[in-house]
Amino acid sequence: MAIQKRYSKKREAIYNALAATREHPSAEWLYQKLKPEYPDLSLATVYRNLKEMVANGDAVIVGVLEGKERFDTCHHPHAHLLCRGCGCVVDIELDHGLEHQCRDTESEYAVAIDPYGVQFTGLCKACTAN
Amino acid sequence: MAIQKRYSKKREAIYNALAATREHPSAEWLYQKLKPEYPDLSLATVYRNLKEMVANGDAVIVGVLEGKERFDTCHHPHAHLLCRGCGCVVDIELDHGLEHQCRDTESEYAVAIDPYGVQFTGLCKACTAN
DNA sequence: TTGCAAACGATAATCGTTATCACTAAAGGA
DNA sequence: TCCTTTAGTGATAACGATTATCGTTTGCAA
Repeated sequence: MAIQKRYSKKREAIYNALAATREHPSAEWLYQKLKPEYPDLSLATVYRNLKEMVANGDAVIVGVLEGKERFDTCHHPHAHLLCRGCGCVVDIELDHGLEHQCRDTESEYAVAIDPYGVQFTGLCKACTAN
Repeated sequence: MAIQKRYSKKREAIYNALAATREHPSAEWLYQKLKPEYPDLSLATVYRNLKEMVANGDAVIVGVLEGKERFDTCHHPHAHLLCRGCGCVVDIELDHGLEHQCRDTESEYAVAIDPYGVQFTGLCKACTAN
């Protein structure tokens, strides 16, 4: 996490909770998760710190699902599949094929694709089976 | 456009306006666009019909930019680049490379990717140059 | 033409996110 | 250790995109 002007226990807890889960959670999810340990935590603090982390490059918004922004830490670049069936988010590795495809698209269209800027919408494994 | 229970001049106008532009517009954009010709048009009607078109498979939400859903008609499947610089949306063709990559990802992760479900976030040509 | 229900306009309600503001507390210096 | 400064916080109001409500209008079939 980028250096802040001052240390904050709650900011650290929010970041750690985000880093520890594979949920790609919403702000509300993190708030509910942290509430037991930090009873005086405010939802505003969660939103505030997530926004700051995104601005600092410590976190990204991986997409919007059911009207809610979903977050992830910036540990290593990868893509995401947003499941419109159950609302889950699946990590997709940027292997050689996908990485190469992004470079191709970038040069063909003269655009820049963000490290966490590849997103698929569809159905996850469980929802595809049903 | 899928068959509706009844004909509606405004529904047709909304669909045609969406089909005619490359803006990948928001509901508000379409409303402003159509207002001169349909002074009694309501924003609710635009939202209502767009929602219905998406449900019918006549339109898709290509992404959310600056908090606003952006729409496109389902003429032929392609991907999109959402520019976080200027808020524009660029069509990306599903050529052999990208199409093949999607099939690979689908089989590797046992997921399904929607025909209009490939989305990149980054910078458009103009914003990359700056 | 008449009757029914789809579609509409106006607007209130909803809900995720952001802004405000008074209070708390981290960090550096006296 | 004790101030002083101001970043960070909690509570909540405000905001804005979208949806729901409801009374009216209108397409369409009898």
